[in-house]
Amino acid sequence: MLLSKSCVYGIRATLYVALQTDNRGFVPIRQIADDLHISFHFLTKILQQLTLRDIMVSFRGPKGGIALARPASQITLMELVVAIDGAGLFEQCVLGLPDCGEDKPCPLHQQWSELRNAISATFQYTTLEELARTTREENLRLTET
Amino acid sequence: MLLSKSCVYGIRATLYVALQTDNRGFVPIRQIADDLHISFHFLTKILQQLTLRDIMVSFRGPKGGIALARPASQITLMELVVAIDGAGLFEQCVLGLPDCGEDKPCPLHQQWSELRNAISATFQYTTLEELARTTREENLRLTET
DNA sequence: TATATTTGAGACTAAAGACTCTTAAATACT
DNA sequence: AGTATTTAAGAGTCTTTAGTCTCAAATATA
Repeated sequence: MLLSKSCVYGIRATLYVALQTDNRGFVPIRQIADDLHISFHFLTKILQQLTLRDIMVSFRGPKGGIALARPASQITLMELVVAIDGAGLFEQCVLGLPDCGEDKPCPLHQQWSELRNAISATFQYTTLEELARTTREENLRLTET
Repeated sequence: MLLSKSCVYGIRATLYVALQTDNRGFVPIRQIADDLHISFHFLTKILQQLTLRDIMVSFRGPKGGIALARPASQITLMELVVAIDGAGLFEQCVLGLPDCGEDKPCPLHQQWSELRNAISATFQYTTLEELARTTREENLRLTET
């Protein structure tokens, strides 16, 4: 699969937070987990990776939860993916060969590097704000059903 | 990762076979495994999946081995990937949501479906023959070193 | 201060992916 | 016929990913 499950959960949860209109406060992880049908403890761990990377901030205790560390317009999809899955998708050789590049390419390098650039560009260009906006405007789903 | 290790091994091994100039005979899996530094038994299993799908043919006994079931020009990268990893990469929602499509899209559908189409097109368009040709012409590698 | 609520940290379990090993079946060669 | 060679099949192991559970730390509120 392109993205790990952790990464998908992280993206969905972050988008969920970005969608909260009453952005005064922190969203409890329990609420996110319940609404998105994700294991609470598992999601907690994933979101910790995002707070460690200063993509989100957390707050303990009653009225606690997590929130975006920055405006949604300044958080890119790529940042989320890199924080959870690492930069492999955007950098690595599709055949996993080390030092694959222009000077030492693998047989698939030409084809894959173009696709990889396209993926990188889209993930870098797409912000949480844009995702939240279309999700709200078109009333899109974040869950299975 | 985009492709599983099995899939990468399968692609490299198939390309190795396509590169054999003396195409009269079957290439022993042992030879492929040794040359490409892949576990012999593991590779055997992977190649079995390709013979099951009529992408390759096998032959037991001395002088045995495997060979392409068709001309390299008629074997696409997509076929190899689908045979080993399934069609998920070319069909599935990037967030793993069921029934994600034009009428029931996920928040990332627009972005991902374009990329997915580009990936599909490239993998469908790229044949073993083309890979073998550039590999031969530019003397490209199939191993780590 | 006591209590309920919420994240943090770490150990633990389950499932999937990535190998490993052994034995059987087919085939060529002497 | 007998033997060596090679793929087929399947059980078994190791590693990574995914998910669960328990307890500690922080914080709001009564």
